[in-house]
Amino acid sequence: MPELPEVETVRRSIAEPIAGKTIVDVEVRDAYVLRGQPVADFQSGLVGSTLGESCRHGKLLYFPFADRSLCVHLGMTGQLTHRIPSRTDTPFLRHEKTGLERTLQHAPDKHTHISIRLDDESCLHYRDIRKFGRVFWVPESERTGIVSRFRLGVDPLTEEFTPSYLALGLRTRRTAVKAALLDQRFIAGLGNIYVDEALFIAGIRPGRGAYRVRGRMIQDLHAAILLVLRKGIAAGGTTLRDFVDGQGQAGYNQEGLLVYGRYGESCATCGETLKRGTFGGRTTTWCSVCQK
DNA sequence: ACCTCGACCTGGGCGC
DNA sequence: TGCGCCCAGGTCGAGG
Repeated sequence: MPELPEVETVRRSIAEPIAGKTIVDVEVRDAYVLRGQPVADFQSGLVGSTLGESCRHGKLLYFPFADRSLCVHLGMTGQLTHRIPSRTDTPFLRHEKTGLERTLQHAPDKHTHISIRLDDESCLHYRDIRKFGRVFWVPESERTGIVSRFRLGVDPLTEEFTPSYLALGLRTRRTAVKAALLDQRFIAGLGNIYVDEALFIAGIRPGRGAYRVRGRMIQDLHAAILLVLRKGIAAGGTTLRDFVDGQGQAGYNQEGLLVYGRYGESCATCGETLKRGTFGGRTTTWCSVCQK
């Protein structure tokens, strides 16, 4: 779930409430999400630090301090929410028709692995059902340091993401264009949903060799990537099951998806039945008529 | 160096 | 109602 638009949605929803707050306590219920980092180091490294800017590069959310950064990667089911004690807790509720979970803030449960208490009594909770996500601090405090530590490619919402950058990266790859776009060292932030959507809008088959995407297709793909990401952010992210923003709200971008998850349904453009296959190890949906 | 595949973890949905 | 099986948005390391 959490691809660039979802992570950006989380960032925006918590940035203001936590800015200027100082961490007074860090509770780690399940050290698995720290991936080997000693719990005591994690706690002592954070307590006393004051949160400033909330940053994002690709799918990575990070909070820089003077000489280090708190990093959060949501994996598949991670949720970072800001809980205010004076507000009433509600359980996770499933919408009857859409099946989507939402909550207006909830107390920590068995999936809430880390709680970071701030000096205004509010709390940042990291909750992650499948535990593919990670939370930890690193010694870098600037974007360049973070980007090189995690070997992240350009963030597509920065000016570094140009048609020529896209062209150069695709030209040198022998894999399917779908797999190339999922490579975070090339472009940081795209995942299975937004890649399928962008390739559909650009009219390019996911199985096409990356090096065979050229000329006009580059311009179309570049524009399509920006379009789907911006649309996703404007819709508050795509909630297929677990995604909520920092305030517990589900997104609604799933309502506007053109191909992802619509295998067997008809193409919105031409009516052809959408196909399904595997590229880059991921389930992929496309229209064999509209995508060449 | 590049690429593919399985592993990591839990829960939901479906068929029997 | 219950069990087994398959599937899921992301990454990482092993091995070809």
